[in-house]
Amino acid sequence: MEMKTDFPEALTARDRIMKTACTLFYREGFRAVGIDRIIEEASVAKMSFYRYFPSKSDLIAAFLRKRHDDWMAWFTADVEVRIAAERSGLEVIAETLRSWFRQPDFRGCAFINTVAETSDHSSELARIAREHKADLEVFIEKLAARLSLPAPKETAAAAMIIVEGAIVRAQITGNPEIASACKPLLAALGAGGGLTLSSAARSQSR
Amino acid sequence: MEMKTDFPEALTARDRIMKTACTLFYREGFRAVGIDRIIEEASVAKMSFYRYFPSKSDLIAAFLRKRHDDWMAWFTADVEVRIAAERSGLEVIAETLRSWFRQPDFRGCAFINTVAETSDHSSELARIAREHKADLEVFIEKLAARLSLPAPKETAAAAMIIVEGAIVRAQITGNPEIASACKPLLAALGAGGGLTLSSAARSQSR
DNA sequence: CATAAAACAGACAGGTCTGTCTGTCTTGTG
DNA sequence: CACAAGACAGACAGACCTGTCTGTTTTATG
Repeated sequence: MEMKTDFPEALTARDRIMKTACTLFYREGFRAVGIDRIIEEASVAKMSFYRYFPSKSDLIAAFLRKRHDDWMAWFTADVEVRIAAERSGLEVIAETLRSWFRQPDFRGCAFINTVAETSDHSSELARIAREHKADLEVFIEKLAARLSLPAPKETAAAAMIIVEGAIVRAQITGNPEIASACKPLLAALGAGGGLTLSSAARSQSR
Repeated sequence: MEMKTDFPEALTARDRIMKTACTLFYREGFRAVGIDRIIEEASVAKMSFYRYFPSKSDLIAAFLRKRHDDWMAWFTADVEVRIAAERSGLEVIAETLRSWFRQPDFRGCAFINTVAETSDHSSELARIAREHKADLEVFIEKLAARLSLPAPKETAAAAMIIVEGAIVRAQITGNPEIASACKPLLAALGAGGGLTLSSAARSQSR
């Protein structure tokens, strides 16, 4: 059972390790994947591995950082394209999510999954995951501001709940079309219907 | 470092195993907790363990089933009490969630975490997790119907996104007060603001 | 071509994992 | 009391885990 992946010979040992780690860690979770397996599938010597990554934790952290860079680049670009094309509101995020959910290897958010696998809230991995989510929230907040939505900060906080929820629902049910159900929720955030915390507080104090 | 928990001697070996497993599996995830540790902390002989649970997977499944029973009983009862007292809408769920998030040992939803730790979508554990979520959705749907909300099914589907999102946000940020941000979202589901898929489709076809 | 860095191959140590097995002790019941 | 079932204690096997170490081969560069 030869499982070795064939890489273009141009890829360095380090790159093969990263590529293999990204695939396996995302697909099976970092606890389920051992160093030996990454070394095997990346066709790399053990000492080459430990030259670049002093410990498994370092590789996991590197995986998460790369995943953050790649995913954010893809996500923001896809949203921007749709905003420019459709000239609509935050609900374009639902379409971007849908195309993510439809990818055959989709298995939820790597950062949510990492937190689920990590009990220590103060660990490096948990910190990276929190920063990823904070960055995503900032992106949505700036987007909301650019769309002239009221209370961008509160709107982004509400959007984060909807986005995380859609991701988890898609992962658990295995149905990418859950994106359809989250679209009206995101659309309503910009409709001034009083969906954010601040507007709710305002109407409550009346 | 004596970590053994003292149990009332009345508890049987099986009950001590279950109690220990529930605590450790929820707190650290089932992959991080070994059989030896459960046996140690439950003060049980290894053969007593394997008498009741032929394999670790059987214990994990038993844990999830018990967690489902306990959590659903608590959740539905808490929601019902608030509904009766406040005579309000689906947003009472936010208050129930808040009191869950505030528990010091809160570490997200055991079923979401289990799915995150499981790569095989067809495994027994994944099945139990899906059933748990399906049961929760049915409860919300019936609640929506009882509250005379339009399109209870679509409303429940939307509420599930918000609930899952709030859970994940609370887990990652560590801030229980995220419940405040999800409250107006849940409230809006009953306000006829066109937040469900069916109503959105209706307004789109106009 | 020569030299040095990088990569490969694989043995090895020490620990942990699940699951099996043997033997002793306790407890409940006729 | 006698006997059987349940529980405890702990050794053990075999697999897998991370990380170290020793060599040999390839590759890049002066």
